[in-house]
Amino acid sequence: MIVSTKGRYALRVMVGLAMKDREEYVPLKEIAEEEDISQKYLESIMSTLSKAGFVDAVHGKGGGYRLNRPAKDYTVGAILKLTEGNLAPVTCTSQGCSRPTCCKAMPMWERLEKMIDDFFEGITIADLLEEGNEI
Amino acid sequence: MIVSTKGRYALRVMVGLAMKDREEYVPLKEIAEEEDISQKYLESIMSTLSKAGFVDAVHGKGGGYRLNRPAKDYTVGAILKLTEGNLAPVTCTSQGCSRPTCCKAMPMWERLEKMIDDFFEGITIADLLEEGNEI
DNA sequence: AATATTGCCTATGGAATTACTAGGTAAATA
DNA sequence: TATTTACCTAGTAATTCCATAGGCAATATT
Repeated sequence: MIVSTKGRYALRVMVGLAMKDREEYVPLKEIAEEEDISQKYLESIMSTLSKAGFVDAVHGKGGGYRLNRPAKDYTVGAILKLTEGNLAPVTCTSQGCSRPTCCKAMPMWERLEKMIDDFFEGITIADLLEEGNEI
Repeated sequence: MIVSTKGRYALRVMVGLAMKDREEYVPLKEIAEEEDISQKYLESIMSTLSKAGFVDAVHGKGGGYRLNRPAKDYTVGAILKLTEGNLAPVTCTSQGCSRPTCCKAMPMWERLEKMIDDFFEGITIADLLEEGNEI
C-alpha cells in the first residue's frame, strides 16, 4: 500500500474544501462530519496541512480552515508527500543497499519512483474535481 | 511502501538463481548465505515460490531449488503479486468505498494501479540481469 | 537399515507502523 | 466572561511486517 488513510483523508479534505466558497472558513467539526472522519484523527491531519501552509486556519467562532490558493495550484503529489512523509515504493531507493542481486533491481526501483512521482505531480485538486464521478 | 522485504527478497533470490547453472539445485542454506537473508525467513518465501510453481524443489542431499523456466519468462509483476499478495496502491481500489470526495479520487487510483501493473509486467528477471550494475 | 541432508509445515514472538483517542491550552469572537 | 474554535502532547489499540522455533517428511549416501 503506497498511500495510507492519512494521505487519502488529506486529499478528501482538500477536495471537500475546494468544492466550497473559498472565502469561508470551515470548522474541523463540520469537515469531519461531512467526510465521516474521526474529529480527533482529522485534527492531526489538519495540523500538518496548516503548518505547511496548505490551508489557512483561524481560531474562535466563525473560524476554521480554508484553502489559500486555487485548486489547480495544489498537486496531489505535494499533498501526499507532506502527509505520507515520502512516496518511495521501496526502502532501497531512500536508504540504499550494497548487495549484488539487490542492486540489480535498483535501476528499476528508481524508474518506478520517478514514474509515481511524475504521476502525482501531474494531477491537481482541480483535476480531481473534474474527473471524479459525483454520486 | 509498495514492495516490502518479502517481495524484494523473492526478486533477489530469483535473480540469484538465474545467474547460476539452471540444471543445478541450490540448497536454501546456500541461497540464504549468499543473499544474507535469514534461513528461516527465506524458507517461507521459497515455500511460496515453490507452491506457485515458480521454482522446482527437491528434498535431500543434492537437492534444493532451481528455476524451471528461462529468466525472460518470469515477470517482476508475477513474482511481486505472488509474494506481496497484491500491489494495489490504496485499499480503495481493492475494497471500494462510497463517499463523494473519496470517489473523486477513484479514477486516479485506478489509473495508478494500472500504470504500476503495466510497469512490473513489462520487466522480466532477464531484464534485471542486463540492466543491473555489477559491483 | 541408518544417517545425513535437504525441503515442508504450523505456530509463535517482537518490532514497527498505522489509526485513532484523551485531555488539556491558546486564541478569537460575541 | 463565555463560547467556539484551533493547537499541542501524550497515549493506546490494532494491524502488519519481519523473523524465529521446533518438529516432520522426503531423498541420497553409506
